[in-house]
Amino acid sequence: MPELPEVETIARGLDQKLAGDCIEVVWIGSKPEPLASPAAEIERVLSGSRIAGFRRVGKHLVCDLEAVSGAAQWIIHLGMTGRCVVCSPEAPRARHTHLIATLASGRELRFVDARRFGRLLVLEGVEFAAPGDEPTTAGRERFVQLFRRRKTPIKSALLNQRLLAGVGNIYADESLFRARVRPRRQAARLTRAELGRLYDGLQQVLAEAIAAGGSSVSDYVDADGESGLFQLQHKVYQRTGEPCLVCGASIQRVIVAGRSSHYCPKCQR
DNA sequence: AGGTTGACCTGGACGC
DNA sequence: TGCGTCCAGGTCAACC
Repeated sequence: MPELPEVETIARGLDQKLAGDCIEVVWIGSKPEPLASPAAEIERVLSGSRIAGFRRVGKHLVCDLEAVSGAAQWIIHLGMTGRCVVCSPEAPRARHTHLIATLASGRELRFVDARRFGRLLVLEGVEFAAPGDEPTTAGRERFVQLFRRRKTPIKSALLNQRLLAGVGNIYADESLFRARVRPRRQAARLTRAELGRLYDGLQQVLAEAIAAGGSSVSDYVDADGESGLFQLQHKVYQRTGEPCLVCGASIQRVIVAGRSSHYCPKCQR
């Protein structure tokens, strides 16, 4: 589900709600997929920890902890359908709840994930680092440098988290529309001007989406259970067959890198 | 080594 | 009602 703007929105919400609270008891479900660290290790690190805060790194949520044994981090990747829910202990347990942290404030933080593509892990003594650059802070020159030699379609390169960490299918399509570049174009064949437009388009679309609280395409909700609004501003994503908002041409859908890719055949070249 | 493809999961929408 | 098919915001192992 969540790309950079959605994870940023969730991180801000969780930080506001939970910073300073303490984790008392941890319950972990029986499904192994969401656990990138052993269940016993997650339980040991989280139990008794004080939550210093939440922030976003790439598409990961990072919860900084003051654990019993010292500084630690709880890393949450939401995959496609992962959700972090803050609720009262009386709230009915949703299907696919994989972890419940009971908090000193009397609330619970629950991790719910139907498809189980999400991942939970804990780190002690090492700072979590995303493999790629932050799209919001990488400069224009760095951006150009990352893509200029790639033989892969620009859409694939944008989705490659080892280059930029945080761009997913929605914002790849939306930024390519703003840059007027088709998703199948080979990255190395983009002109400097096109890469520049892509950089600007990506900065704009990410900033606007964060301001709108992210995009809710099916089930994304923020830490308060509220939907985002940016889906109302999508220019191409999931608008197959609808008229381009700039020129009126019919929005096309093709598969690139195994993912649906939406573009305007007239505006994008 | 870089690039491409399918597998991993569940559930919702749609057609018959 | 029910069954089959396709689709979904993400990654990663296994191939070329």
